Amino acid sequence: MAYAEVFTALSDPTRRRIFEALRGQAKTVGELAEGQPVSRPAVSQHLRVLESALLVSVEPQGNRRLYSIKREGLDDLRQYLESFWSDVLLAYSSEIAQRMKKPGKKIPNLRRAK
Amino acid sequence: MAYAEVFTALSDPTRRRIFEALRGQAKTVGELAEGQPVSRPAVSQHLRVLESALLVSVEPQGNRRLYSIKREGLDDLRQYLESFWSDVLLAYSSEIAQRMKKPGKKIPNLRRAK
DNA sequence: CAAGTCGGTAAGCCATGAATTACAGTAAGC
DNA sequence: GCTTACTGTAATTCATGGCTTACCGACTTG
Repeated sequence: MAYAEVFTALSDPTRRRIFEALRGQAKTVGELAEGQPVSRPAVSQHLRVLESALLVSVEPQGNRRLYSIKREGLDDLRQYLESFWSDVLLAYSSEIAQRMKKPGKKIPNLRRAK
Repeated sequence: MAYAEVFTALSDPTRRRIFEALRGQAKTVGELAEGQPVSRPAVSQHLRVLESALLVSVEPQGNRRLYSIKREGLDDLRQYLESFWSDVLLAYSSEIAQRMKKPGKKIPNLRRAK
């Protein structure tokens, strides 16, 4: 269920930029805000979201706070993707098998509910 | 850049449910709407977003339209994740090396801007 | 061909959330 | 100790987007 928060967190462009700015190295809030077109408080709020999605972690260093990538959130997403992927492949191959049996099938109306 | 649209598409809970409903088999719009707490037009709108993110594809069959998972969108996301992942691991190991050199570093003020 | 099925589009409403400004608190510098 | 640097929180504004109802076109069925 954790991957849901990851999708939410990375759906925002600004948040993605902040996240990618941490890709190579840890940074402070000020450093992050400098590279962004939004105000520093905005960056702070985005960092809160990223943190709760387990995508970043903080380490207070004196006056400032050093943010860095946390692998946990991304890993949750990776796992989700893997399982989904294998399911899709499975469904795909079984559908192929189906089509082998009945090639030209007509489609009657659904007439649902009863 | 395609992964951005994937994040946007899968950030909505309803859209995730629709997407996962297709995980095992292809379905028509009516079938999809039946399993959802929202109206059928809402499902239609979500399908449009999923389609433009290359996550699903349509195949008209007579009266109705059969939606199924498209592997392209997910694959873009997978690739993005892989590259990000390796970058993070790299940065992590190089940071370790740094800390070996200067263990207890003090932090002076930034005094940014020129 | 008339009635019913299926699904996309338009218009409008409303909640969510991204941004800004203002404020407060803590650590560092002199 | 007083000022400056650094960052989080609160309050507010405003745009985005998700949902509904209404409508319309296309195909199917009898």
